[in-house]
Amino acid sequence: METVWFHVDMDAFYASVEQLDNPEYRGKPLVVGGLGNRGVVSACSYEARAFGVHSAMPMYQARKLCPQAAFVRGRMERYSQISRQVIAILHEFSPVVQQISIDEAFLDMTGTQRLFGKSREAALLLKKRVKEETSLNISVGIGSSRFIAKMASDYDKPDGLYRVSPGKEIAFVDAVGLRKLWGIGESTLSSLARQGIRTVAQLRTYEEGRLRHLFGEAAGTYLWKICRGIDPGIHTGSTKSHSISTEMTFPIDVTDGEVLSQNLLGMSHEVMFRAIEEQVVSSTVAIKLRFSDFTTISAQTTVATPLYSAEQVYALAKELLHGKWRTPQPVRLLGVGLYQVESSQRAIQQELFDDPYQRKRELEKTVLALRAQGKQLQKAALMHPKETEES
DNA sequence: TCTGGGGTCCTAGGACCC
DNA sequence: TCTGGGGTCCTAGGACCC
Repeated sequence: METVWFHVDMDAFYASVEQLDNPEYRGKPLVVGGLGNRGVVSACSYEARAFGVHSAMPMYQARKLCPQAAFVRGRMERYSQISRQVIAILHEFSPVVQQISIDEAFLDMTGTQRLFGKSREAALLLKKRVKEETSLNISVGIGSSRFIAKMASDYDKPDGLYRVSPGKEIAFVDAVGLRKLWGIGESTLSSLARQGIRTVAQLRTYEEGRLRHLFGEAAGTYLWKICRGIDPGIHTGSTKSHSISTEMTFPIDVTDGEVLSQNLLGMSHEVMFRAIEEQVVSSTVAIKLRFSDFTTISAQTTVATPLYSAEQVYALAKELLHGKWRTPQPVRLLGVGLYQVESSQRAIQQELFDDPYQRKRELEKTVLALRAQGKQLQKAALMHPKETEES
């Protein structure tokens, strides 16, 4: 049976939702992103793109290119809500729906012909359903693999529908071009250019062994496959998250250790709350620092038993910070994360129940429950970090 | 006026073990 | 006193994606 994958991508998602909810933005340049002086563009309307604005662009640059645009802060909860609505529609079309981000999903449409007709007809039906229900446009790519479908959805944006016929994969990747192949970024592009490789066809003249020698085992094989339209295995791994992290770029670089500690404490609570919510534990804590010259460093430590309390996370994070930072080095970004997280059900069973930190975790769970009811106990705790440390 | 935040995967080098 | 060669684990950093 012919394998058929759909890739569904919502067009200019955040900006489209804002235009939907706010009629005054419709048909006009709109930029969604961080509004501070250090923000970047998360999404922008097609009207703004006409001015050269694109996502990940620094906000000051977007303002310069398109001063007449409306600039708004993202409303993630609203976007998640619409995202769930769309994903629910996708489930009407296939039992295998693989969501890969807030605005993208793969559908295995293999063998659905009797239900929805040919793949193109099924895609039209899907686009119509989403439009009726949410008033939003999606682009659908159809191909024999996830890799091909993914690039096909991008090929005909916005409101696109593009199908790559089986057997036409090589011609398609040639048409897409090196720059837009999934997994090729700025850095790989210039490495390839240094070898004189500027087109997909040129890349295809290199043997796999040569590519592995030049770019490393994994990257070499990856390049060898994608220039032939062969799926390198994108999004085939487990969809479970392996880490929980948070980070913050300060509006102005921080040189005060007290301020860093305060933020570290808040972030330690945040990641631990999320771990509790997601019912996972971790024994590995990492911090991330970015200095004013944008150099970015990280440090991590793994302890023998899983971490059950935000205080433990904070204590470890603080030690890591002191190993990497000295007053008054200006810090631009600070981050904290838990890594190699695993299901807490299993981990707790392996642990001693008289661990003193278990009690703290129970307490934090209670705080979490209260916070869910709108009681901001966490804030009070953060205002008295010394007490928290000694308790 | 610079360059977000949340993730994943890969690699290189050192420690350690046999 | 003249130093092999795996394998694995850990850490730090880099590339990439949305």
